[in-house]
Amino acid sequence: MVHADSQDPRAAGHQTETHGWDAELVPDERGRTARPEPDCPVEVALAAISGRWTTLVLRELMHGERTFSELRAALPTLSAKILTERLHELTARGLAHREQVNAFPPRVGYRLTAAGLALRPLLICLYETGAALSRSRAGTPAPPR
Amino acid sequence: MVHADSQDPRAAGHQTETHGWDAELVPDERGRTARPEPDCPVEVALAAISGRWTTLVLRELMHGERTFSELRAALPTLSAKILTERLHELTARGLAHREQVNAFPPRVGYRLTAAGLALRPLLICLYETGAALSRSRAGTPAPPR
DNA sequence: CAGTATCCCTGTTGATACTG
DNA sequence: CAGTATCAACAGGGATACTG
Repeated sequence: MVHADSQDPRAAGHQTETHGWDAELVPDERGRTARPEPDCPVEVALAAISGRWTTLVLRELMHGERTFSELRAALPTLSAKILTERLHELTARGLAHREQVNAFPPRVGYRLTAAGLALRPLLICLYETGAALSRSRAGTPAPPR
Repeated sequence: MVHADSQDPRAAGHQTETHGWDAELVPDERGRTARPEPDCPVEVALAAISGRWTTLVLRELMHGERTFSELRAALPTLSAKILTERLHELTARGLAHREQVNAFPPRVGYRLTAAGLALRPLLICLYETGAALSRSRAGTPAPPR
């Protein structure tokens, strides 16, 4: 899907020496920011997956609806505080939806909304890119700081 | 490109109700982590673009080689300290390369390596995903915290 | 079960000033 | 030009304990 494993920089294709904007990388005005503006699409996407554990919670929810304790079981070392925080963020951003189940014992289910499912290609792209980086330098020099 | 506008979650397609792993989302063992492991491909990719300003510095370098002051001019509100820090991180990770130019005045140029150019599809994916999110909820509820 | 409430600690950022 | 040094301020994360 993604051409990330070419060895020759030039063969990778897209680098230009012009000082103009690259239409594929920066298709419109919102991408030409001189600062990290919250409404830049890149910042919007980063905000959606920001925070430790968020991508893992998203991965779990990509598989279908999950209850609070199913999520805790899948991610045992994630504290209740942070899980709650992440689920609140996701619901506040309209990426997930909370559903009360009136049963005994009472349960709460979380499922992704259509907008949340839109993050799926991004997670796949992150995985592919990370795998390509690991391949291109099997021994990473060092984790900075 | 991204199917984010379907109203029915079921119709959006990929969500399965199985508790097994999704081969497209989690192709191999490294993606089945129960914690944010540094060697999970997703974490590797996130680490590569982590830090405020990093995606903007990458955007500039995607256009070709840039000197320290060209970068400062393109991103005027980015302090020298942080720019230096970002450039060090990128070079330490093998994503960028530093080149001394013996001239007068002496200059230093930075350009992306092949590994750095491999981040291009990710930046594009971030942009597209963010744009799709902005479209699907024109008025984002609220920036959490 | 599904959360809240505190406290503390650490990393990251940014402003400012200085240097080879 | 291309950085480094220092410091102050803050936000995020985790441990622990408690609740409707």
